[in-house]
Amino acid sequence: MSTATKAVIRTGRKFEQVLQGARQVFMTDGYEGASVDDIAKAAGVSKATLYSYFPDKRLLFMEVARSECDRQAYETAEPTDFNAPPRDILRLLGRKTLEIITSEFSQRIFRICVGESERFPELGREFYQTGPLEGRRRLSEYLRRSCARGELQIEDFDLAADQFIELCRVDIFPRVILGVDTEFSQAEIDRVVDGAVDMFMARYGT
Amino acid sequence: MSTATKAVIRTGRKFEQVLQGARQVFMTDGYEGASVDDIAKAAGVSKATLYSYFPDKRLLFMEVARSECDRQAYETAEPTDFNAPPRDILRLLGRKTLEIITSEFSQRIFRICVGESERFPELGREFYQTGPLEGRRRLSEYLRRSCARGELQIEDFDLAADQFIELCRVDIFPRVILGVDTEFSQAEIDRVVDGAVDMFMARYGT
DNA sequence: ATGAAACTGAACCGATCAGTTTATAGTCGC
DNA sequence: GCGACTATAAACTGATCGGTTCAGTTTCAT
Repeated sequence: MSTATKAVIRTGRKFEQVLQGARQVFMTDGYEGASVDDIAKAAGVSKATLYSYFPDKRLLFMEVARSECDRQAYETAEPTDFNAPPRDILRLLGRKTLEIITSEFSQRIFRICVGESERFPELGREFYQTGPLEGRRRLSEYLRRSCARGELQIEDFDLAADQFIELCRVDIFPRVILGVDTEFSQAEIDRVVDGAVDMFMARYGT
Repeated sequence: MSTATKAVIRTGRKFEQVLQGARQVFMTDGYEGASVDDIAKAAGVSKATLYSYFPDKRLLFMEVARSECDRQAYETAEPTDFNAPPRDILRLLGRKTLEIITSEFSQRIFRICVGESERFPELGREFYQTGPLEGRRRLSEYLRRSCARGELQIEDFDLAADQFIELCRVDIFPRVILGVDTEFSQAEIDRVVDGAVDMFMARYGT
């Protein structure tokens, strides 16, 4: 998987070093903002070495961005006890969702994917699948089981899952992504999450 | 308001021309992507003239971006007959919301505000206020009146307004902003809007 | 120890870009 | 017609950046 890019990539001792430096610089400076010299410096590697591994800046960026998209899918996976009542589960998942949204890492990768989705169309797609779509898949799965248990009554599971996640981002997400605020009080979080749970249960509770 | 920036900006015959050219180029190419030469050409003006009006590229951009933020507030204002039943009103407002979100103009300005909110922190704030906050204010106002009429029962009007708007963006917004899709069938739109109205009424209906 | 492959550092190339300058020319009131 | 103002095209400056080249050094398997 990591060498999926048409065998462009040579082997060598410092390969991982280059990738690590690129990751760091790209994630903080974006594609245009990052200079290859900076990346080489951050990686502790000469520019010639860098260019012996990757044919150009574009491909280096894509390799980094794609691996970061994958990372978010794995990082956000977390085992949960699904035997509690739906209200409790949802409140938990809501808090977790907000944690992810407001995390430094998610903000950065989202910002980069939005910013570069015109220059790198596959990138937006990749992020959509490993992010929102994966989140929906997991929640949808839970909703299905909870419904089978008779705790909820849902017709369109994907819609319901998306709705809940969206409800958890109320006001917080725009503020984060537009740089208005970066941190939020527990009261703010509770207001949104509890509001989401109340609304969800009013609609789909039995 | 338009000359709020420390009186840096001169007046003159071609002032509006410059602004118009800058608007066009910045909105399609972003801040970094736009070259001053391109802007001067698009404005039909010499670079020297451009620089006689604006001291540098940054200020020119900020003037454009701020005026575009204001524009979105005015463009999205539209008189509506608020005497119909809430379900109908909400369905209408939901469709309108989706129209705005999927419009070329909103996408561009949102993308630019997100992308440049680190370089221009005031920009993110400005967009947040003329966009999400203004949308909330209007809907919240309606909800208040509708509640007074006994059609709805709401405790936190701002929260309820944000929730409804957020519900209307379900799945559509991420796909738009990540460049996964640009157009949506009426069926997709109806599914989301009707889902939002159903949920909202289940929670706040009397 | 040797030889090939990997790596270094620095110089270099061509291009782009923000911003300045200069020399020229149109346009106004008076 | 004259002087003050405004505009223009084009050349120029200084800096940055992506990418290349190359002479010399390090690493490492044999």
